[in-house]
Amino acid sequence: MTQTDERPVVTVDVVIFTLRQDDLLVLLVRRGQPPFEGLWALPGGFVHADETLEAAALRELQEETGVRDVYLEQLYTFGDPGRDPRGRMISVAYFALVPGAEIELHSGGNARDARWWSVYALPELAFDHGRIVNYALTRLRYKLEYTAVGFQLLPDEFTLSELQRAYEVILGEKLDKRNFRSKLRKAQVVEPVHRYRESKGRPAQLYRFRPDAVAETKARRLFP
Amino acid sequence: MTQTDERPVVTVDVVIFTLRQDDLLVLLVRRGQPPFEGLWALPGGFVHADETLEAAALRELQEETGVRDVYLEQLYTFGDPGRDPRGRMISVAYFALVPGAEIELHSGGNARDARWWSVYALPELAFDHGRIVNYALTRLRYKLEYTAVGFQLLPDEFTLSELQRAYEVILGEKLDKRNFRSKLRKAQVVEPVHRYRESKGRPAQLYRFRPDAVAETKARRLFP
DNA sequence: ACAAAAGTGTTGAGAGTACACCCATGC
DNA sequence: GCATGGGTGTACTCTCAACACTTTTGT
Repeated sequence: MTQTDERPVVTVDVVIFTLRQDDLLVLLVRRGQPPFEGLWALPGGFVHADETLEAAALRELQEETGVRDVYLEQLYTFGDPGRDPRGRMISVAYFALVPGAEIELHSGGNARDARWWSVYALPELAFDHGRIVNYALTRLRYKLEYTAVGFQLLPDEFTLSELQRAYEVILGEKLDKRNFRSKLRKAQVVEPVHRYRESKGRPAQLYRFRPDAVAETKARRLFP
Repeated sequence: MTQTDERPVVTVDVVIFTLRQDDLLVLLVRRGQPPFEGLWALPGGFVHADETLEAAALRELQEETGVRDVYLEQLYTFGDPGRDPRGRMISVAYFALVPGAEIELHSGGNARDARWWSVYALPELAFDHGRIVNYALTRLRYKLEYTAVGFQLLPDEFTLSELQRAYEVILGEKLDKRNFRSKLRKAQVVEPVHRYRESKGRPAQLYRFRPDAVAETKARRLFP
């Protein structure tokens, strides 16, 4: 009940993932002021007095991308002293998955740049944001293994090849087409919609995610 | 860069688990002041200006139990406005696992009560601490399934029956002895130490955790 | 001898993994 | 007719889950 004056500043930072052209992208904004002026950083800002942490993260997300109704999950809270040279800053990090459709970026009130970067070719990041992005990527890959969270990165309708490519891009490895499809069938997480996507070659059946599908797989237990 | 005056207060709260007599226990302290005077709450307190969040959690843990070198993991950050009637409070929750040995509790400077409670028979808790304990229990059960974290709750040497009972208490279900042991053998996470525990019936071989053992099992992927 | 807890294997079912060819369309 | 991507099944291995009796000690 002491130290009324040593209150740290609390912010939210959001790692926003999307897919585009067989690549996994993260949204970064270029800082217009010191410290780290000119470097790229995660979108984020202060938590308002009357909003929940999640609401603050959603607000940041919407200010940058305009999207609503996206997958958003609290990631971790970073609060080492010295992570911001201006003073004690505690950042509650979230990660968000937005569908791969073309999102037009809102450049924000203070006219800063915002653009997508491949997670596999990031620039130098301000603060400890590089560490935050790495942690978010680890968590995304991990969740992908036992939940159906990957669908959050795809549009409402998609082909099985698109879905498989999404998984391959995120996991960074090749998957077998027949095994992928047979597992999908068994899990009953997608259903065909009676339309086709035409491109080169044979047209592909379009599918959608079944919202009533069980979204979690049990982990294999270390002990029975 | 505005609202210098609206800074929330940041605290850490620690859910400290231990095992005793075939029960899973949580450490709670009785509040001596309003709000929620007389109710039980998680041990916790302010984050000092120069310490990391984890250091603050370790400090609280040590003040209450005297233990060091325990398993500690950040759980989640709770920050809804209104979770504390005194004002905006943001709590970074941690959970800790301490071995089941007899820990003598330090009653703390302000002479408040501290005692262990069964997670299966908790009293009414102050603030949103009931929710935090539930979340910690979910996480503990979950981690138990794919890591070797359960050993953190046992003394250095233990019998296989004790280990199995620990798992049963935490998971809230019976396990098959032969399957449990054969999976342990395959995972190579324990090794016998050449001593026995004598009690009623046949003496039991004592084991210890192998520190070089791989502590994680892969989750079964939803997709191949 | 008996009570109490420790210790020990096998079998059937389901899931994971590796692997190669035909199909429908546009040009 | 050929290039392009879409679509399909089988065999082997490994893990999971169910299940009951013998061993060692103290009294």
